[in-house]
Amino acid sequence: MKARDVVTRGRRDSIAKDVARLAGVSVTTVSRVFSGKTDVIPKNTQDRVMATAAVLRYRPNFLAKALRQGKTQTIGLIVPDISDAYFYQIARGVEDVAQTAGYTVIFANTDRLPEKEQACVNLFFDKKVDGIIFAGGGVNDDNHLNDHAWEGMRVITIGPHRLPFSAILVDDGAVIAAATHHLAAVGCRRILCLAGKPNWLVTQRRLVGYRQAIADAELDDDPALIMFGGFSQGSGEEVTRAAIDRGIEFDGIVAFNDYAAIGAMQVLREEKRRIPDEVAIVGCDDTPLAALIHPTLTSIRFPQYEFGRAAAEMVLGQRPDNAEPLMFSYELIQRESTTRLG
Amino acid sequence: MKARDVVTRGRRDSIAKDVARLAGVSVTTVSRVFSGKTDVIPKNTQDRVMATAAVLRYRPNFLAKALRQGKTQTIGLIVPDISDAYFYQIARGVEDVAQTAGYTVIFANTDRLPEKEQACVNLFFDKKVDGIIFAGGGVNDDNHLNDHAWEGMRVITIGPHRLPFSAILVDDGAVIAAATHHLAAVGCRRILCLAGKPNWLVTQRRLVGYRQAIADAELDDDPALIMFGGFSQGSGEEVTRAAIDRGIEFDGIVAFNDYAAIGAMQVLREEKRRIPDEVAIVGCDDTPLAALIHPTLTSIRFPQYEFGRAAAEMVLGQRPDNAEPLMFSYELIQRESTTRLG
DNA sequence: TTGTATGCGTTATCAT
DNA sequence: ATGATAACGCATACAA
Repeated sequence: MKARDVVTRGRRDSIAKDVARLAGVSVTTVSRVFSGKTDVIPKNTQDRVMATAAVLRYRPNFLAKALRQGKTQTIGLIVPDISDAYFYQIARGVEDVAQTAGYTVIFANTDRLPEKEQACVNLFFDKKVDGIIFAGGGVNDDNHLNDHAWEGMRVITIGPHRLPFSAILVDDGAVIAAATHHLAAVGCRRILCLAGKPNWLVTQRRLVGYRQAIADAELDDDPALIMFGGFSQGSGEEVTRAAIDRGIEFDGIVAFNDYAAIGAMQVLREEKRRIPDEVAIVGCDDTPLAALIHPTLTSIRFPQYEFGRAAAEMVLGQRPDNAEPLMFSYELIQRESTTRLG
Repeated sequence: MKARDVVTRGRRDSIAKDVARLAGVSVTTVSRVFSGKTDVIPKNTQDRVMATAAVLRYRPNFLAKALRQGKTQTIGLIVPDISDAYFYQIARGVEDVAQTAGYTVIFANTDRLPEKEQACVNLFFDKKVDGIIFAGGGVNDDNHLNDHAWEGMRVITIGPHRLPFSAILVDDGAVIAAATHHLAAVGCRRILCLAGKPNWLVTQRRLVGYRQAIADAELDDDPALIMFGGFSQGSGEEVTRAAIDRGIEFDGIVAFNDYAAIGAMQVLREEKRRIPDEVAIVGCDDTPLAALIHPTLTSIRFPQYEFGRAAAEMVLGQRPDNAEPLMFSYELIQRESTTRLG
């Protein structure tokens, strides 16, 4: 059988009391040594405690400590989908900071479903996390979150939300305005907009930028050019196909996310429409895919990893979390999908 | 008196005692109702308790319960890097199962560094996780893990390890043998092998398959064709570049990971060597990139998401974890990088 | 400088 | 069918 089945005899972990007895001190002293309240304890007492603790392989019980202190050294991370490049980079940033600080990260996927969001928040509260990082923009109807009793919980949102918490943001309107202007600059007049779902806040904010740019650049302002959908490749395909089927004409595409852009590229390829000459296209997030797909995809880059780091630092109190949002910048990375030769 | 009984201005969470008093029962009864030990409790008592609990917004304290029962409803997930497609798919599988069961997943990135691996394991033990899922193969010198006192901890490994625990595996030798034979079938004679680091167990197992296939297919058996490196795109580039600089000739590449394969493709492009006509190439993991890069990359597909689900189910006891490893199958997905026309 | 006693909120044991 | 009470392992106020 397996090694762990063999030693069934009751070898429980040793506890502070054991160390105390063997070292000839009280549990209080052990506690003090392990809590770093070492300023009042003589060096040799410390050493004796640590030595016997090592012998007994003593490790303080986090649960007991947490129950007593009301702090779990745990950060809760809520993402729509850890498989999405935008979010796994955030996750990596959060965990790097947490690990360095001796904290632990619990994460959960919501698929942007209100039921799951609510369930995750409840679970994280029940588990007494020290802070929650809510990644991914919110939705219009966010009563499932607004009804929650948030007091006492430190929350950081990444992306637009209507919750009264510290936020990490980019200027979503400006982002899409920049992308749209870029398409205009390479000669596009009718720009198909692959937006997210209509009730997503990020969709609403970005649409403002799209419309603004359309007006500024005096491009065709046709409501039919705005297509609502999800942030998956499949959704991008579906929506692009629908636009074509409806006979909507377009010579450029701005997608609010790279996966949707890639779906669109797939359909254009099937339809034998040349990129970028017949249709130029720009995505968002600058996922690793953007630089590898053919043709390579122009995209807006955000520092997702830094979002994650910053959020974790705010939770840990290593960085001030002010009332005003922490704004990050963006960068348009031009690639083949918008580079028209001659 | 105890701040507990006084309603200090701060709205603390309500606890079992509050519910008990208001419902006119004892905490024991409240506990029983919330623990589902409802068979001895009359329906109307149950209802009364649940009703007052709802009024007080009572939620049982996980920490106290965990301290008492020694179970945290938490799964620890250890991955080399959550940003790697192989691992974020596993992570998604683990979390889906966990979330459904009301469990929580804590994760940590190790970058395959022994120090980090050890630190994570220690931290997870300290946090009293109910089980650890160790994803990503182990290394030769794994004393940092073998020295650990594992008794009482349920551990599932995904990928080759030398730890005495339930394992989820594919036949690594067969995988690479299949890839190598595929290259042979399209006409390759000198196959460059982009292996991982020499001390990785997965590297060793897969090299057996490579050598076997080389022998079986009577291909050039040149030790110089075996290049050791990491599983990143950068490493793939570096190693391929080195092979070319050393004047090593090859007409095929088998990479033990897609990222390395993509790095190789990058270098081949710079060197103007046509894929697949001059060099055919096959990767491993069938990451989303494989189907999108140009030319599309032949790769071996594993059911990573199912690895994650299965591992979580084993930890939760929903699936038997036998002494013998749980073997999963693989599938070679042929794409342009090995499809020679004519 | 060190120790004693109590509480954190729950579950389990033993009564009734 | 229900309750009183003792753990779970630690941190802290208060003593000494």
